[in-house]
Amino acid sequence: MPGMAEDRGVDLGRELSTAVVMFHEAVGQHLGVSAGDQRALALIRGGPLSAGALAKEIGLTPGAVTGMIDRLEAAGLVRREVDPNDRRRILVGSTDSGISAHSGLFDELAAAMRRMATRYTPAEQAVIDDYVVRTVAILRGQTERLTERKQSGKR
Amino acid sequence: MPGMAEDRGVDLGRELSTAVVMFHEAVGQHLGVSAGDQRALALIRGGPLSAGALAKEIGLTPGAVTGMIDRLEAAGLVRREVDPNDRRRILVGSTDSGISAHSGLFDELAAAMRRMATRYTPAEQAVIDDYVVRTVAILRGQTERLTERKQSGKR
DNA sequence: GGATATATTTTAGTACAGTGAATTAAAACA
DNA sequence: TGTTTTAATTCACTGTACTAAAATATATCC
Repeated sequence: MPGMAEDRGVDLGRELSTAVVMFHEAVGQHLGVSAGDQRALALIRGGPLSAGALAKEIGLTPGAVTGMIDRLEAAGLVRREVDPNDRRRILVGSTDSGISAHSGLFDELAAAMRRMATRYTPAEQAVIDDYVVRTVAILRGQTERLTERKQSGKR
Repeated sequence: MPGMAEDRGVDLGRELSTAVVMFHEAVGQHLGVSAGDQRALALIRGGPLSAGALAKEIGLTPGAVTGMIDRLEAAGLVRREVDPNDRRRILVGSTDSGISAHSGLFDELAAAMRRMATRYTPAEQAVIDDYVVRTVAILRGQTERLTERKQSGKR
């Protein structure tokens, strides 16, 4: 039943999704980084990763990951370091300049988001936070569902 | 000042952004449609568009758009129709099966979102809706900012 | 310590989406 | 009606990211 009142949240969600994706693409173009590479960057942001771990995480062959790291390194966004515990491994981590280049683009957005947050009472902000946290959880679950379905379909 | 309490909204926003993008990518892979083509699909969803309008909107050459429509058409997601008013033009519109294929993937997500919405009182839902609407507006504005900056940088 | 296994890189080849220019068809204009 | 403009497609080419497999370097295991 499209158009029902309770679907307003869904439609809003779709709009939000589109807006997020378009912003993301704009950031990528601005940094000169492809959409695929950005996924890697997001992972690396969470902490240094070995090339192999990265390959596994994003579903590419080791050779492809080498090229990807090359690109990101050339752009000054990440840095290779030899793993002291296992010198075959490299650890890929964010560079300071990479973080700030990225953050720089987000600064205005972050400022606008903070400004907006002041519109709400603490209680309202708590509701919003709760909503966002739950939405993230749902999205992650649904992403996993799709990914798994696809993988099982492939084999 | 990273880590401050008022940045919680920003960090949550980043997580939400990543989750949305990853979900979007999963949907694209599932439909066998590249990320770029999905932008076109989103535009077409809003109503039939001529090939030229599509080219202008997504910043590709007419030749590239022809190929893109070919791909989407081969996937059964869109349909070409000759514009009755100007027979040089074609209008690209969503197919029923394209809509349902797409919606199908979103159905579970939509259901989960609706289920989550029931957790909130009407007043809380109003706050959330307001938040989402404002966030979308901010994202669109920031996207435009980045896009313009990039274009001016290019010339 | 030497054989085997593992991590990354390198290399050669492939696939594909993009550009720019030529082509075809229809509309607009004078 | 004939010329010019506009819309989409086709064509030849290019750039780039990918895979698979070989090469290199280090770790692990008897």
